[in-house]
Amino acid sequence: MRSYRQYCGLARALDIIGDRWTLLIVRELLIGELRYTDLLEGLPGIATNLLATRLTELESVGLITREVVPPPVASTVFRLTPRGEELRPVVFALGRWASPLMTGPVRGDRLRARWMALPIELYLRDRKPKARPIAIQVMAGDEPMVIETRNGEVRARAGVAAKPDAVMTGPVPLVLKVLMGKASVAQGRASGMSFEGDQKVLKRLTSG
Amino acid sequence: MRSYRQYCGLARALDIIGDRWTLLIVRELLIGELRYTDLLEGLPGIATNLLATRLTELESVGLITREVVPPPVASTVFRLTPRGEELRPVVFALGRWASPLMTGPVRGDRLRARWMALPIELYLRDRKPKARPIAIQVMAGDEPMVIETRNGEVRARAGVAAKPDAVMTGPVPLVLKVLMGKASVAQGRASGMSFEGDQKVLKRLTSG
DNA sequence: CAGCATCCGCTTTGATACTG
DNA sequence: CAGTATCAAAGCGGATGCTG
Repeated sequence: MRSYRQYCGLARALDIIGDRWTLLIVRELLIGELRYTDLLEGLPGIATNLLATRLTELESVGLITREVVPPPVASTVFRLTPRGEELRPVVFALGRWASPLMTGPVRGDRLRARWMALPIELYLRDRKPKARPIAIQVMAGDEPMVIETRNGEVRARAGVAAKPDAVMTGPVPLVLKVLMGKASVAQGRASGMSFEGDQKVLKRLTSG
Repeated sequence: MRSYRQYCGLARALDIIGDRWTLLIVRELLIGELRYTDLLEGLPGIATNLLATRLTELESVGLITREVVPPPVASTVFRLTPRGEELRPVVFALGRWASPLMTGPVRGDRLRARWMALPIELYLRDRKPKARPIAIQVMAGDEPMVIETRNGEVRARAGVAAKPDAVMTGPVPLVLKVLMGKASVAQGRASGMSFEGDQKVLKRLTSG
């Protein structure tokens, strides 16, 4: 955590979250609270000692908290503090800037279903915020995800919905393409995606 | 420029602009085009070989251009490409996040007048966009700066204005405090700032 | 002088093995 | 599960040298 020692907001920010892996840890925790091993799983490539170091640093600057759940669960849960949550616009700005580059995975790219959460919240909007809440179950990649609307907001989280209005199944990049409106459901189906349920719920989140 | 190899927008962005010093170089060029030695001056602490490396990398990924001005000027000018300019929201998001930390320089902090440009454009707004354009000359730190309005936008740049509506003189952090509305002109004066000219032009940019 | 390139010591990161 | 420990490799900072 070497400082630039510049009286400049950007430099100050980078002093805190500019180190390698730091913002990716924040990304994981923006999607939801996690345990140490979940973080390791969601950050393929990170060395375990480096994750431990980063978590200690992030805790010491007040961006995350570490809660030790007592037995019988016996586990540690990492969460963002409110100050850490305030990094959401930063992560979104970076994600939006990178979106032209997201044309498809290149050879060697790792992939996690949970990484769809941020683009979903960034690009989908509930066009009928007053209508009843909806849920779309996404079965793609290593982990089931749910897209839900709640008082006008679109949220994505890991897990399953009790009675989803639709279920999408297929490879992560393809499902993401359809969600982002870069491909229609019909095109998705032609490429190996399955969509069961009411297509209107998807339309409600995507179309202008 | 080691890649995270993750199919995720944030990771892709950090692959490109996540290296040390890279975003600070972008900051300098967001304020205005610069020569190599100007960049060195505006990035205290960077090693000259590292600057050269970063400039080559930034050019190769299409974020900056290098224009060699022929003799008798004989100089190289670095500029952001449109794609590089698109990083402005990213830099602003980071700056906004860091603003609670900008309470004052700490011991050892370097300071450049030009670094005021981004907070000025981030926090000031022209409340009377239809009125005649105004200019405030800021004499602080190592370099004169001008705050100008142009069709409703507030822009800050290095240089001098022909006939400024006001001239502010004093230490950079103090001038910045007054510009950000964290201190009044009267309080600024009491601390060693001078303000000559029409105080209404400042009011037009700051007050709600 | 502007714009680098080289060298060298130090710090950070990565890979893997190991532990309570 | 949640980390340490160890060591090699890469990156960075500072000084200095080169070239048109």
